[in-house]
Amino acid sequence: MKYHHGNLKEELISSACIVCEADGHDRMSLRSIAKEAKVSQTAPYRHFKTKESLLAEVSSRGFIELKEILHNANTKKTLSTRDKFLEMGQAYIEFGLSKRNTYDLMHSSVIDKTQFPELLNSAVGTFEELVDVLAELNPGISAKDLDIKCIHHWALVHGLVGLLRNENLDASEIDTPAANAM
Amino acid sequence: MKYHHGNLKEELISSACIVCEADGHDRMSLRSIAKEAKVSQTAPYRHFKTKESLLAEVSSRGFIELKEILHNANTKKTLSTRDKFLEMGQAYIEFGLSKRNTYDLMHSSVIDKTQFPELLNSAVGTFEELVDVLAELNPGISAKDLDIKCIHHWALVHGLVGLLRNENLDASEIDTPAANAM
DNA sequence: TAATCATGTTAACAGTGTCAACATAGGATG
DNA sequence: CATCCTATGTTGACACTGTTAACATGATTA
Repeated sequence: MKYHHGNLKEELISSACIVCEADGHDRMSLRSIAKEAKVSQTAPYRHFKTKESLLAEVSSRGFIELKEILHNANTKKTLSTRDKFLEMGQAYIEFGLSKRNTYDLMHSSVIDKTQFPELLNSAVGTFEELVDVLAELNPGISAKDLDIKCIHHWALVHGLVGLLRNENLDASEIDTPAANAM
Repeated sequence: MKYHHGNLKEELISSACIVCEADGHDRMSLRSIAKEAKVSQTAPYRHFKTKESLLAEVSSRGFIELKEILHNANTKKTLSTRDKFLEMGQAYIEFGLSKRNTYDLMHSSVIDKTQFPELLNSAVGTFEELVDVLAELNPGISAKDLDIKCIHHWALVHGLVGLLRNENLDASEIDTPAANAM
């Protein structure tokens, strides 16, 4: 049994990702994930200044994963630009429904994004995936109007995720109108 | 000094509303608001089964207040239906920006709305305020398409609130495009 | 080899939600 | 009016939390 773990930071993060998605970020304790890593309850403080900063890391990884998912949808070669865009919307919603607790953390107010530049970066990066398609779909649009359009569509899928959870709607029911709103 | 408070439940709720908006729901402790009411730390348990259920009450009042605000915007007699609708959007955004922490609680995942029917009712009631205008604005629309439209617009303002906080955008900048998206 | 420094541990603190056991008072019932 | 019941309060305790300070260990480097 060696005194130094060797890879503790990474293990804590990935463990936190799992626990967070399983139990929800508000039920996750630093101590429990320290125990899971077979390490004392204060060991995490060598790698994270506070619990919030570990959660920020988890959130950041969520955004990175979501960005990849969106990017994959946006690079399906056989599809038209418009269909790629719709695919992205679908992918976003699927992420919001399947990675529910992580998604909640990403949109939670417990983490002040302005205090975690890396997290802010990941979030912005994800958003830019959307900017890219919409720019392609609306050639010649002004930067400002493009921003508005992005906000509009991002807000829409975000709203859909929220409602698809609570009401027992079928995602396919609202596919078409959502597309038409474009 | 009388043993029984007389109006504790109500005082706890309104105190919780204030503390929640001032500090954020995650920094609010049952004990502190009990102390503020000059009552022992376990007294709240005579009125609320759990802390979550007190927060549910706070959230519920938030929705009720928001509903009233929207309703006021929707009953400005001098305005056209369309202008009333725009006024509602503006009012929603103002609420989201000014009652920031309460707004966050209302959209937080720490409260499971399905476990608090009263809260669910308030939330649905608020949403229906939006349904009403949009129905008036789109005569003959099918119930389903109306639902979609509502989700769409609700999601939009919700998204705007989120972005107006983080970026230093001016709300007036996005007024017009938002209106055009209708 | 010796010193430094990142990374672990243990012990402790103040704070949390919550429960069980007990106290009180005010209204209902005889 | 006297008595009991019940709603509402209190005290004390438990297990848990995030976090800090003080100390231990072992790898890197001078």
